[in-house]
Amino acid sequence: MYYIPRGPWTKSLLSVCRDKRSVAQVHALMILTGILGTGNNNNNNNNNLLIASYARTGDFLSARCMFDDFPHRGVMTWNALVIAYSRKGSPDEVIGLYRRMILEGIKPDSSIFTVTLKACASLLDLKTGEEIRDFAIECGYKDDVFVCSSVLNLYAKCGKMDEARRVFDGMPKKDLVSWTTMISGFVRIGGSMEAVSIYRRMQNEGMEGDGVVMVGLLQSCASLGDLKMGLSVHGYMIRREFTMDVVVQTTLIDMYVKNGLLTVASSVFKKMSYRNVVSWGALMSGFAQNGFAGEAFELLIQMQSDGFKPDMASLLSVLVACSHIGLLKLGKAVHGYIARRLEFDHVSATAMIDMYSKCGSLSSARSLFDRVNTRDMISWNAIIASYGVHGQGREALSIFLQMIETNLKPDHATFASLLSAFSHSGLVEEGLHWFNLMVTYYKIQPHEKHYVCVVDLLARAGRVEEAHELIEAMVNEPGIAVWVALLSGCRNKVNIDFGQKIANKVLQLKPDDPGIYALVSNVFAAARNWEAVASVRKLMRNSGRKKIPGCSVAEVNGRLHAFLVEDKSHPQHEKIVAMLEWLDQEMRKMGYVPNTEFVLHDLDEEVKQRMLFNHSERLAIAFALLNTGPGVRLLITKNLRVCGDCHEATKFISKIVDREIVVRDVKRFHHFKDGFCSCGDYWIFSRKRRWIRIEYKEV
DNA sequence: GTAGGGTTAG
Repeated sequence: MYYIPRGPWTKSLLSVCRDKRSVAQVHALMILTGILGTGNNNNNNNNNLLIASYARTGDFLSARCMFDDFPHRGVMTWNALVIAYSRKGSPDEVIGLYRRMILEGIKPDSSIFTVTLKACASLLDLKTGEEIRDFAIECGYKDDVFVCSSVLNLYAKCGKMDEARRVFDGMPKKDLVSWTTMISGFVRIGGSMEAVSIYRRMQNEGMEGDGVVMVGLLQSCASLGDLKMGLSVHGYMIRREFTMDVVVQTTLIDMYVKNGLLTVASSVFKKMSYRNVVSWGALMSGFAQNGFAGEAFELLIQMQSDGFKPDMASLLSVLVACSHIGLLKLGKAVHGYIARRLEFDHVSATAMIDMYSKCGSLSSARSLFDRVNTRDMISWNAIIASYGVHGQGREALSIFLQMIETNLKPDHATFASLLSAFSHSGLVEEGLHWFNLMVTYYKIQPHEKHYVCVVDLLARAGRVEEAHELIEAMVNEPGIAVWVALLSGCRNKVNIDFGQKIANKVLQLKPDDPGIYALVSNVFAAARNWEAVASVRKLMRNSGRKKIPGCSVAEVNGRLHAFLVEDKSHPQHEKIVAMLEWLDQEMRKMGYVPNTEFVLHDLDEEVKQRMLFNHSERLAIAFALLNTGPGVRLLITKNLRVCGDCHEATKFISKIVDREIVVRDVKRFHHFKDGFCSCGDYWIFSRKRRWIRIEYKEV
């Protein structure tokens, strides 16, 4: 005996079914009560409901079976299935069903067109999309807001914003979604200015933005680096008591991150009542990108104790952080985790190539690169840059040539890496040759960074006049970086007067960077112009900027040990000093003479020598020697450029202790072995990098 | 219609 309910019970019952089993139970009940399958209008609707319910609960097999067996398929039946496939994210199925539907002579309605156009957009299939758009117009949906918005979205996703604008301007009626589609579309192709101007138009027409619009605006502020506008958008939302959902808040965090306000980003993050992996990831990438590796690692730990599993994006930020401080052990662990638990793609491979290279393991970087099948330009750029910082300019060039063979077109970043590789290896002719081709053949307008490389290359080869001529020939006003490159080239060459002239030029441009003051001061010191040295020091004090203290980190057994200049805080300090004294004696026997030219101050010779002795890289090397077995390769990372005297000393040390010593300074690697350095003594002056802010601590 | 991720000079 069954109790047969009266009234339209199927709809309400099916709508509460959350899984396919309960749908099947209701289905059974419908068969038993005999309300299914006779073909009148009401039953049609029941069938549609069932198909939709099966599809909604993920039972596409049953939905499809019912659909195929159902003799009276109407637009509603097609709708049920097509919308379900669209929700599932199967654009191919959506388009396939659309085509079948046309073949069976059914006229699609507005929602079918909308959903199918969306499918084309997600496949970036412009051709099919336009064909569907044409048919929609034929069916009389030319001015339908939903259809038009979908067409806008299709063009926006395909990056055709000119087309989108044409459609948009022709729309007789615009709703919030169409405005938003335009804003997001422009953001997507990097047209933040246009996005903002569309928003202004929207405001003028009396339309209020919602959360999605705010997201578009905040993204524009992020990519334009327009903090002022970002703050005003944030203020607007607060004034309007806007309910900020997790997406809006996360975008807000990203906006602050991209504008360098990590503290504000953190405080927005802390106030969030609901967070997800993306919000964690946004903040973590902020710290990683800005060189706050320790904070990024802390977030990784916190997010896990909050019950979130790090996903690909957050792990890539972790890799960036590892690259920054040279933490190979964690980088390897992340590599393993990604390989085991997540999909290994060319994006993560690129991050790992960069990580291995920056952690001193060029060979691992290369073998990873060789194993990646789908390489895009960024992967190539990463490996070229790797060879560059390791001082292997010829290998960088040979990889670059291979890249060209694959018909990938090098971009400005490729050339930045390539030219820098030449400059680290002193390949002057190659540098000039490719710089030339970059402009004439590849039609890439040289940026300042490219000039910096070439100027640096010429200046360090002693061709200062040519470098100077190149600067004079620049179309845009040369920035301070170019002059600094010229100046650092003059630093260890003979041209003292010229150097001082450039030093004064640099001072005129009011550097805001203590490293540059140090360089300028060095140039005057080399000329024994102590008066100028004193005035530079005064300028530096007045600018309120302090010289960043040198800090070196040694990796020993996967732990990082950091040393500041003149650091006496390490528990093994006495042993370290004893080691340095022993090394000093051995070095002197071999002919080492301390070169106090690299000490800025006008002091007694003996004091200067003592100061060299306490440079952070020496402390780190001595510590690493004390705590590793014979033959183990040392890896030292330094926050500034390696000092010229330490560079000399390290060559001796590598010979005395018969070890390979790898030193990563702020911009490149030095591989010391058998008394030689891979950089061919092409060491360079560089500027700050944000660094782990520590006294002494194990990371 | 909406959020975080890989390369780039000194």
